[in-house]
This record gives sequence, structure tokens and C-alpha cells, in this order.
Amino acid sequence: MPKIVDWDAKRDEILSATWRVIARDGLARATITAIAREAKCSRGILAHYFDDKADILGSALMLSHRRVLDRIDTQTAGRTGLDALRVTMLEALPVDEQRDLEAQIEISFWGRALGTPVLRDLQHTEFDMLVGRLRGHLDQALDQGELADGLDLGFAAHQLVVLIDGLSAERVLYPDRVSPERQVAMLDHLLASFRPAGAPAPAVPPPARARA
Amino acid sequence: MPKIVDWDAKRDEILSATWRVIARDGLARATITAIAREAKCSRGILAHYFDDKADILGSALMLSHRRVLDRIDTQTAGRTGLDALRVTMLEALPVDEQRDLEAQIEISFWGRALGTPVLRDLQHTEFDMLVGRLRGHLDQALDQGELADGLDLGFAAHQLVVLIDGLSAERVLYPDRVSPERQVAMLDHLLASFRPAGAPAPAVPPPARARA
Amino acid sequence: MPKIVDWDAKRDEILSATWRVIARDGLARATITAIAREAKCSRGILAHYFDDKADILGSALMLSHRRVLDRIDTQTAGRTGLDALRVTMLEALPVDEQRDLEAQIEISFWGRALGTPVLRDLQHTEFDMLVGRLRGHLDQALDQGELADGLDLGFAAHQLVVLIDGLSAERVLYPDRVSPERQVAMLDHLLASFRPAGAPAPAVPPPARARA
Amino acid sequence: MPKIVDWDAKRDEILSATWRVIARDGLARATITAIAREAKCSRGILAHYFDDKADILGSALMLSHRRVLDRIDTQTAGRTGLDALRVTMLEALPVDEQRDLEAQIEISFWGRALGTPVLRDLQHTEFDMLVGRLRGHLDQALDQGELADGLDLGFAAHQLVVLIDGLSAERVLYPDRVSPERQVAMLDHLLASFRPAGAPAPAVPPPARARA
DNA sequence: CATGAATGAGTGTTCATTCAT
DNA sequence: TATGAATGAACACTCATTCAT
Repeated sequence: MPKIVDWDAKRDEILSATWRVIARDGLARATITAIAREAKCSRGILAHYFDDKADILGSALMLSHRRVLDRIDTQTAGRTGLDALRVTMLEALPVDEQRDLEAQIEISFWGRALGTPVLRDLQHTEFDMLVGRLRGHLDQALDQGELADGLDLGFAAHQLVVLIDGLSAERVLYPDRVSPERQVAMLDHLLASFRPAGAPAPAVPPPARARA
Repeated sequence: MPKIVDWDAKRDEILSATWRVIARDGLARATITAIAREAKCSRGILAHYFDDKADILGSALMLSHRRVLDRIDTQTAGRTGLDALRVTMLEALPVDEQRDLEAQIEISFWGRALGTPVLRDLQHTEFDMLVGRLRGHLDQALDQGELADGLDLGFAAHQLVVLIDGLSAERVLYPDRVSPERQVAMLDHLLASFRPAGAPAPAVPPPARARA
Repeated sequence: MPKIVDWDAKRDEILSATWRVIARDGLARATITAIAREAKCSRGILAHYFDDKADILGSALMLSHRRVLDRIDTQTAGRTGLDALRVTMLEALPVDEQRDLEAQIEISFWGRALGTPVLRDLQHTEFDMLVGRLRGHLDQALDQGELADGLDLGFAAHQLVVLIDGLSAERVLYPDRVSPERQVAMLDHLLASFRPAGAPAPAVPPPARARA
Repeated sequence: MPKIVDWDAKRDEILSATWRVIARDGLARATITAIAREAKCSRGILAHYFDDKADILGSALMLSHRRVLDRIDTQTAGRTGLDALRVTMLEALPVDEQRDLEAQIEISFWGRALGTPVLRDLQHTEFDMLVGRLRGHLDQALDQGELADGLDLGFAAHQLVVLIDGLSAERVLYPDRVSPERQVAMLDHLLASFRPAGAPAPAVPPPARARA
């Protein structure tokens, strides 16, 4: 009998090593050699679990996306409307180490997506799924009367995505200047603009805004 | 010293060619050969105008930054407060072809900055200069009574930068979904939140927000 | 000892798979993986039946040779002289699918034999055996008075071998231009030159040679 | 001014080195490293003169073909009919060291042509050109009354090609057994069969055929 | 017996860089 | 000043082989 190996676990292990290399050294230095060294295995073994390097990198990005969506699904279970929307955003923003790593992966691939159509498609798919979740919760919020009259839901969903991308980029490039608290503040600032004027504060109050 | 002028012109020409290659093929495919071919000169000539490839790429990024700041300086001459702030933002957002190109360059370098300290420093310098301009205009706006009471100016400046980064990323990755009009709408939406409640609309009104 | 039978059968099965891969993809692409896939077994199993890849390839060539000689022995049983000679040649020429396959294998190995002494030796052994058969039948033919006076038997045997090699190469490279009929015609043309002038045509007459 | 290099001469030099490697070690061991070492240059330089390895090998084969045809054109100038035909054949047969080398190259590629369509096409082109020459001279010979009545010219041309291939293969595989004299003897034996019965011997008499 | 995970050498190729002209 | 020939390191990938299970 051959050695029993948990194929998916091994793949995830290699992809995690890939993440660490990308986050530490950058996508350009994420060579097969570096990934194999980080994963403490030989270069050749990578060919057993992946077709080629593009497969490794694409799978690494997809795994990152999948984990975010899985977390979102878990956290939003039983929630609807603005409540679910806020939880979704909090899972997508880089507010802890794990999500910092995901943001680093994501932004590393943005540049490469320019010249790599397959990566562009992968990004588009991810975009659609995330926007779909956000828009769904906005629709729920509308039905529940949580939103201001005349709010453009498509525009609002887009604002949320832009906030995620902007905060992720800032967090990756200037980690000291984009604390988790600041991210939450910006999120709540945007969400407040969705609510009717004079609406009561949500359960989690927005942070006080003292003069800087 | 006409030679010096030619020298700088040649450098800019090479850097422009570098931009085009990065925007078209991605940073990973921006090789010396590709840049030389795009600039219609030999590979060896690049060594005369730049130390090495890192110098070319770094200079290309710096030139991009310098052009943005130059445009901002030109456009904000004679303006102050929120007026100058809005003009500054409009020059930094990817609302036409030239600025699309700059955004593509910028985002291409974000990923590489992760593993390249010299690029990180370059990004930080750029960040500081832009934030400085924005904050300066916010200070002017405060003095001119254009802002709502209690507005956190540092927070507001950061919101503006996050908006630039987020919109730039979205524009580069999904150009069809981030029209110039939408960018202006998001900008004006944010600026409106800076003004006192019930403040009159600025000269350029924000776009109407019909239910999607 | 049925196990032994299975063992040889398994070896032959693997070697047949090897033939198919060589004929389809060429010797350079006849990898262990490709052979194992064609034989519908794992890569590791090949190591049980063969020492290494050179053993597989060499055995494949030897099996091809052995099958030709076995067919010749079967077909020439009870025949002598030019009759046996002609039958021998017909078994060695690529006049049907199976023998096309053998010719493809053979010619694939010619190139490799240049840099592989063990293959050269294997080819030499094969050459000696085939020439031996041909020469034997020529000797019989001489004794039976079937040959022209003064015929150089060594030269004639060599002519036959050259015809086999030449027709095999042509058939493999340009299958459409070297029909079985043409091969037989060339063989009979050569055999006719062995007979005394004015000798009666053999039982199987040479094809008519109309002006092209 | 850059270093002046005779591009074609350098290419031919590399291709000659390629020939030597193929003839000595076989096509399978004709690696880029081995070729560069034989040509006494670095591996990288090969990329300046050729697209890739397939280009090197294909060019090496084409150069071999071209040299044969060039020699044939030179030698057949001013000759026609069977005289030109014989000269053509003598240039195509491996009767000296240079032509041994060409035969080794040719046969090495036969095996690889099986799995490489582009090489097949190259072989077909070569076949057509050589057959065309041979057939042309046969047509001349017919007009000059040099041929036996009823000779099938297409069949005869094919016999000549088969003789070249067969003798080349034998010469490469068993150099000791296929002397230049024997090759000429087989050629003249075949040519004699083209002439009318009782035709006078040509200027170069066929070798005597003593009993071996 | 049989499997397939694992290894590491070797391959073709790309590329930034250097340097003679 | 400008060219492009030349180099050598680094890269992704293939493959025969070994070995624990």
C-alpha cells in the first residue's frame, strides 16, 4: 500500500507556504525554490500536487478568496440586513494578522492580473461574489426599512467594495497608519450614510471622532 | 547646456516606454528587452541613462508621482479649502486615459513594494506628500468655516487617500464598472460628509442618486 | 509455475505499450510515465519487471526483433532457396500494420544507437542474424541452381538488407508513397537480378511495369 | 560601433558543432549545454542566434540538406541523363567522412520525425527536392535513349531513393561493412538495370563481381 | 506485489548585466 | 555615445529513480 497522504491537506500546506513567501518577499520572489523551501519539501514534489507554477499561484489566490467567503458565510449565519452587511465587511477587512496576510496576497496579485488574463478572470469572479453578498444584504436592509430613502443600492455596494480595496491597500503599504480601529471607523462612517437621517446608532456605536 | 535637456528628454522617453510596457504586459514582463523595444532603442543604451533595472522601474514610478503632483500644483494654483481639495482629488483619480495609465503603474508597484524596501520607502514618501496636500487644504477649509463641527481632519484626509486607492484599484481591475462619473460621485459623496449639515451644494453638484 | 507465465505476459504487455508510445509520440517522448499510462499501470510497477528505462527500451527492441525472426522461422519452415528467401524478405518488410509498427520502432532506435553502445551491439546482433538467414537461403539457392553464374552471394545478401532498411525508412517517413505493392515490386526486381538471364518467372510474378 | 560578427558564419559554426555532437553522442544527448561546449561558447549565446532548441536542430538538419543539394548542383553542372544521375547519387551517398556525418545527422532525425510534425514536413520537403532531381535526370536519359524500353521512371526514381536511405542506414549502423566501394557497386548495379539489355558499359565500369 | 509520494539531477529558456568595438 | 555580442545565474519544468507503506 502506498503512503497515505491527505491530498487536500498537503495542497493547503503548500499554498500556505506560498502565502508566507508572497507576504514576506513579494510575488516576484515567490519562486518554486522559495516556496519549496518554505514548505520544507523538494521542488519536484510541487509538480505532484500542482500542474505548474501558475496553478500554484492561482490556487493560492483562490484559497484566500474561499477562506474569506467561508468566514463570511459562517459569521453571517442568522443575520440579515445592515447587521449582516457589517459582519461581512469586518470579515473582508484586514483587521487581524490572518486577514493582513490575505490582503497582502490579494494586492500582490493585482499587479500581476494586468498582464495575465486568467488572473483577471479570477479576480472578476471574486468581485462578483463579494458584490453579490453585499448587494443581497442591502436588499434585505431595504426590505427591513433600515435604509435612507432614495439610496442607490448599486452605488452603495460599490462604495463598500472600494472601501475594502482602499483600506486593504493602505493597510498593506502603511500598516502603522491603518489600525483595525480606524478601519472599523471608516466602515461605520460609510454605513451611517446609508441609514435614514436621525436613525439610532447600531448596537456597536461608531467611534468618537475627536479632533486629531 | 542643451545636452542636459536631451538627456532628461531621453530619460523621460524611456520611462514613458516603461509605463506602456507595464500597463500592457504587467510589471513581471517589463524586461529590459521589452522596454528597449518599446522605446525603439538598444538594450545597452538603457545602461547609459540608468544604473540598472531597479533604477529604471523606480524612476518610472517617481516620474508618475511627480507628474501627478505637478498637475495638482498647476490646478490648485489660486484655489483654497474644499475647492482646492476637490481639484486635488480629481487630479489623483483615474478619470481619463493618462491617469488610468498612472493608476496601472501605481498598482503594479504595490505588489512589488512588499518585498522591495526601496520601493516601500518611495511609496511612503509619496503618501506623505499627498496626505500633506490634502491635510493642508482641509486646514484651509476649517479656517474658512467650510467644515462641519468636530470633523477629524486626520481621519478625513485618510478617507480621501483610501478613496483614491480604492477607486484606482477598482478602475484598474474592472475598468468597465468604474466610470469617471462614478468616481466623481463617490468623491462628492465623501466631501458632502465633511460639510456642515444643510450646507449649500458646491458649484458642481453631486450627481442625482436614483434608485438602482 | 503459472506465475512465470504471467510475468512474461506482463512484460510483453508493457513492451507492447512501449511500442505504441514510441510509434505515436516518438522515442524522445517515450517516458516512464507515458509508458505506464499506456500500459494502464503505475510507474513503480515498471521497476519490478525491468531494471531501468534502458532495460525497457532495449527489451522492447529485442522483442520486436524476436517476433520478426519467429515469424520468419514459421513461414520458412519447409521452404528453401529463393522461395524461402522471398518469404523471409516479405516478413521483414513493412507490408502490414504490425510490421509498420516494427519498422517505426526499429528506425526510432537507429538514431539513438549512435550514442548508445549497448544499442549498437544489439543492432549488430540483429544484423548478423538476419544476414545469416538470407545468406543461408542464397547458399541453398546456389546449390539448387537457381542463381545466375558469378553472383556474389555476400553482395546479394547485403543488397537485400539494404533494401529492407531503405524501404523501412521510406515507409515510416512517407507511408503514402511506399505501398506494400511497391515494396514487393522492388523486392522482386532485386530477386530477378539474382536469377540466370532468361530464367522463368517465379510462381508469384513480378508486377507489370507500365510506363509511369 | 558594436562588435562586427558574421551572423551566418556564426550560425553555421554553431550548427556544425551541433552536427558533431549529434554524430558523436546521438540526438538525445545533443543538449544545449553539449552544443555550447562543443561550439566553445556559452549557453546563453545560442539564444541570440536561434529561437530555441528546436530551431537549432531544425536548422542543423536544413543546413545538412542544403549542403547536399549545393554539392549536387555544383557537380551536375554541364551533365545530363544517366551521367548526371550517377553524380547526383554519389553526392547523396555516404562515401566520405563529410557525407558520413550528414548521414548520421539524417538518420538521427528520422526517429525524432515520428513524433514531431515540423520535422516530418522538413523531411518531406527534402524528399521531394531529391526525387525531383533524380526524376529530372531520368527524363533526360529517356530523351537521350539511355534507358531500357518500358522502364517505369517513377519506380526507378523511388528505387534510387530507397538505395540512398538503405545504404545510409547501413553505413551509419555498420560502418565497417558498407565501404564506399560497395556503395558504388550497389549504385552501378541498380543503374545497369535501367539501361537497355546489352548496353555498353559506362565510362566508369561497374566493379567485377567475383564469388565472395 | 503494488502504489504513489518524494527526491534531485538535468533540461531549455529567460534575463540583467558587462564589455569590446 | 551607442551598439549588440557575450556571459552566467536563475528560472520553471521534466524525468528516472528510490522507498516507505
